Amino acid sequence: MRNELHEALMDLVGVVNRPQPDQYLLNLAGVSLDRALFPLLVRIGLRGPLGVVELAELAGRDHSTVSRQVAKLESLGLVERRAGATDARVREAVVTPAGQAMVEAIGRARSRMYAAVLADWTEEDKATLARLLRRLADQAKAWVEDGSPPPGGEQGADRP
Amino acid sequence: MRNELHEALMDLVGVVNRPQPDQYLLNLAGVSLDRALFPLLVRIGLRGPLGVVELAELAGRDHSTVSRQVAKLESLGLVERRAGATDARVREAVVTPAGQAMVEAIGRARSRMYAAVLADWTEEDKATLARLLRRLADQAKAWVEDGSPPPGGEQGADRP
DNA sequence: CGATATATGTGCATTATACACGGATGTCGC
DNA sequence: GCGACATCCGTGTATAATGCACATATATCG
Repeated sequence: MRNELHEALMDLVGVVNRPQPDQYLLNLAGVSLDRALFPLLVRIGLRGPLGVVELAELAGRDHSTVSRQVAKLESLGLVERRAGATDARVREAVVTPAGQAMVEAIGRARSRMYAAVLADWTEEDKATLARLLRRLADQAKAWVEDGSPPPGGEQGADRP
Repeated sequence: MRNELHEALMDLVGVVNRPQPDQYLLNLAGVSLDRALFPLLVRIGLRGPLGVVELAELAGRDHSTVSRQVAKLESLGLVERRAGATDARVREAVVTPAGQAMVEAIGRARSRMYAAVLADWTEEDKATLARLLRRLADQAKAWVEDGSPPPGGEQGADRP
């Protein structure tokens, strides 16, 4: 049923949200990085130059929070800030070579982690799960961004 | 590939971790509850009587954090504490009728939410996703609890 | 040019969280 | 039965994270 899907999803989210996986990845990659900075660095590394507001939306945090954390990443020499190409208001964040190296090390460690967890899965099952999960993620994201606040008659629920 | 699975999973976790779904559910259920208390109440309601330590493990938080949050739930009249049946050290938390009603209201709202998101899915796809997700969740949980920390032998890198 | 909107950063308060410690209870070995 | 050790729980304390309000800079539109 739907309930089983929900429970499986919540259990999985619960595991992913624990500090251990991140910490394990960082240890495996041989780097030391604050747990809150970790997802931001990876996103910047993967999705290219990002402004603070855009990054905040991706991370689901307030832009002020992200602003401070990006400043930390900058002070650590992992990202650089630069003026936006077409908009001087944005100060895009891009990874430095050091940051890129760290992102790649994390990526390699992550591959090993997935390989360990999915060791006994068939290729077909892995592909199927990836496909359905992608579909669910896209639809859930679209639902959150478009559908969820309005139907209840609530106002923006975003930034009034 | 594995990377696609990872990205889909991270996107989905990102959506689930946003405040909007929880807030939407609470609005839809017609209740007002702190976002941090929300998952604890639901777990207590679903998994029967739970001690603080056990609940902390399920939630992936420190027992002291959970202890304070459960106290809040108690002061709100949503859960009750009582001595454990076989162990007087544990003070089991169980939902009150008011808490049970809230859990059920949330459950109904959640069903509607899932129905909206999964409107165009076939029953087969939903069942397949639930099955694979459950399998992944179980294996990931087992991996985190048994395999991940020991093999590296690392322990520091946390609080200097 | 003036009005409004967006991007960013900072001051401030609140909340969440973890670690350390002490008290209470359970378990085990003698 | 009793003492050593483990486990459960709560509290004191410190730190980190987060959000909101506000200020500044730039963009966009009329």
